[in-house]
Amino acid sequence: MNQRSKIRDLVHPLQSFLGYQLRRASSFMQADLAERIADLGLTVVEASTLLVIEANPGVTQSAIGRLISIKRANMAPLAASLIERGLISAAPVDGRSQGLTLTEEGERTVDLLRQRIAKNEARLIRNLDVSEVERLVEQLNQIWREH
Amino acid sequence: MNQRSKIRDLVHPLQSFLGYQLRRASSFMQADLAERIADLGLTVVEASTLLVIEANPGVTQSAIGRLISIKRANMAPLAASLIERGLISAAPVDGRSQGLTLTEEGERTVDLLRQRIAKNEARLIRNLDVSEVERLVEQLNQIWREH
DNA sequence: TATTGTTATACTCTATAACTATA
DNA sequence: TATAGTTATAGAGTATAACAATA
Repeated sequence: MNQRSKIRDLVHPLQSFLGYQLRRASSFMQADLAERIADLGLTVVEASTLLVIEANPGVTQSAIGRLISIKRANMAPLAASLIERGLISAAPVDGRSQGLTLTEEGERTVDLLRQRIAKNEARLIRNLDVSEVERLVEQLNQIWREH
Repeated sequence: MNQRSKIRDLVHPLQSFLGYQLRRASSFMQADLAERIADLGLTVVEASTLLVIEANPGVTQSAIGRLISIKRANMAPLAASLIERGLISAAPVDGRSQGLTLTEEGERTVDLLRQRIAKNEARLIRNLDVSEVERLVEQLNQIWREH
């Protein structure tokens, strides 16, 4: 008896849970995207941060963290690493805050990044009816939006 | 200008990505469930493992890992911890495999666990139309099922 | 007083490599 | 040869606590 037949013989008690399906779908997406951007030297969280900075030039670390739920304590080394790699630059807005902006290299990286994300999204929805994707996004948003 | 108005002033470039919505919805669910079962001394992965063992008495570590995608190397300390806490017991099935089964205490814990998960699921879907939940589960399953 | 940025630290989950023992 | 179990180790992501400097 090989592995595959053993798996099929098992009962899978988690399949019907929405929480479990969310976890599996999310980690599948995360792994796929991580692989697609690995050659850019970026993690998923770093990539998300770059997109937020691009959309909001001059945004501070703290504001980014509030927008996409990254703790201040974790934003500090993340921003420092992006600065060190020349992808973003920091300009003082007052005595304690720094406005973050993409460098030219950062903008080039984001252009590549957007292409990789588009392929990631296409991969995710290739088994879904296109007309239902927008509703799916809205349903997922309703799950966590107000909290 | 306070924090909330600052957040509203920012552009959120990730909102329309299915991958991002999956990540946020999944991590919201995970955090909610983790909180609900913390008093049982269980993590989400430990809880998942207990449910698989309950549904498949005598299952081996490796088979559990294949079913819910946990690496053998990570199953070992996980199973050892559940045994040490008296929630499962191991009986040799051959010279190298051990069949895992819930102890009586493990069964009592799973009974409580099921109630907590039910509340977690109810929380997740409280903003959704009930008739659409089943389809949502199926759509999520389609995203990762074949890989 | 509240906020920004920072450092230190720890936990969860996941991943690979390497090893022993058994099928 | 392949599989089961184990150990060591590392990388992501996330969490809290505490601190200095500034608003």
